[in-house]
Amino acid sequence: MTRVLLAEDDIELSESIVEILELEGFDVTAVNSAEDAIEVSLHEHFDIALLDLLMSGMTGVEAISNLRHNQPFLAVIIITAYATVDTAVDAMKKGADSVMTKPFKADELIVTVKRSLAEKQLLESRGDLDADLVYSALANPYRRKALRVLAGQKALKFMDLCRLVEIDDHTKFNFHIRQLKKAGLVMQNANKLYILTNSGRFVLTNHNLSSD
Amino acid sequence: MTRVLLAEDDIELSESIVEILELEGFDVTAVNSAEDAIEVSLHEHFDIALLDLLMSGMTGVEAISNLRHNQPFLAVIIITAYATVDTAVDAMKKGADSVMTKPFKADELIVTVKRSLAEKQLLESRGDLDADLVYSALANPYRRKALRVLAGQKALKFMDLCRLVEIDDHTKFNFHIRQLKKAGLVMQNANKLYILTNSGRFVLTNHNLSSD
DNA sequence: GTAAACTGTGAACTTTAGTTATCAGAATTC
DNA sequence: GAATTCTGATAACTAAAGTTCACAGTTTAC
Repeated sequence: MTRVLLAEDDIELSESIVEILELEGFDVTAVNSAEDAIEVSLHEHFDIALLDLLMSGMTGVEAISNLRHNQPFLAVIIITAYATVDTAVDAMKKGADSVMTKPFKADELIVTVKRSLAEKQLLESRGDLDADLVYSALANPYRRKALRVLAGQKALKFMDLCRLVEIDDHTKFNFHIRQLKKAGLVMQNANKLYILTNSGRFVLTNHNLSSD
Repeated sequence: MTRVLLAEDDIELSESIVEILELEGFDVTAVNSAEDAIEVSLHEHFDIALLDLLMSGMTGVEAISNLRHNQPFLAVIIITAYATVDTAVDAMKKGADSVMTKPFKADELIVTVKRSLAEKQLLESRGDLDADLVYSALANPYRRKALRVLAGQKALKFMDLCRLVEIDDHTKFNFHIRQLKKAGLVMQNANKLYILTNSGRFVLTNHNLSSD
């Protein structure tokens, strides 16, 4: 069951959020300060946290890094009545996944929570990807370069890709592209041209490959 | 010199921004569409891009991933007259580093640009990380687990960490932790306890290590 | 103070990654 | 249709990663 941590010092709003989310099948733990949220997160696992921005004591945004300390994959939504573009930008910079303005409708809340979870899910569930293979595939500069080249073009012939990666020995390059295929980052289309897989594209954009 | 790419289709505003930034010593290239910005970024290097959200054709936000494609460390600021919390959140999710609402004063612009550059600098200074070493360090499940464990706790003794990673042979574990140290992801504090380096924490949160 | 557990080092070994060379069928070119 | 380039398999080799073992100084427990 998906576990939600709610930190909100407005009792009425808190109760109403709990009700909405429990009806949707979430398991909600409600506290009324950022400090309590951090305390609870030391002992229990949560999938997502809803934090009010302004509470007595620490703000929701200040709590984010503490919470992530214990639970790196925690999704975080900041709730606030006084949201401006600046506060929203600041919250996102500090690690929030989304910002909601009070008051909101039940639907909005549910959609936002589910979307944030889905986005985390996407990251967390490498799906068909084997992390060992992916990282060891990325551990070689030729292969990172090949991925970057493929991301730029759409589809390339073996020899063209080889030349763009600047490997003179094509059989050596053949070895590396096979590693990439084995890791599921690269495949060949119907015409035998090399293209990135969806996983490959995902890894590339997500890992922010440095350009060596 | 710091190079700025400006994409803004309001000629007057564009000229005024160019003037403000050039007075501050920036080297500004102005275009009037997202498409042109992408085109220019293929051939020239920029440190930061200021993109209007709404232009004829592609939006500024849509252009972000294309721009980053060529220049992974590009800082991006989105400019818009119609910013709501939702559009700001969306822009940040899609990779913007900041969002500014029109109209803005010269001071605001300069502060925002300089701050965004400073924050990127911080990331880019992770240039002390050797990508080969980092990826090959991450290519082993024991080592990923050690990183995750260290992210959860603050500091651990050798044997405690070893047990948490569930390696029975401590000399084997010793080998792996040395790999992590060599990659700059882990270090020992004054009391010889093992902790994540800043780079290690950065890699961990940024790569969103799958939980095997 | 002594036994036990902790925190390593270094060498020998096994396994995997990466390179190079040779060859061969398929597709293109002329 | 002959020559040439493209694409790839295979084997033999070298380099690097990972494991295991033997040992030793340090700290902690009793």
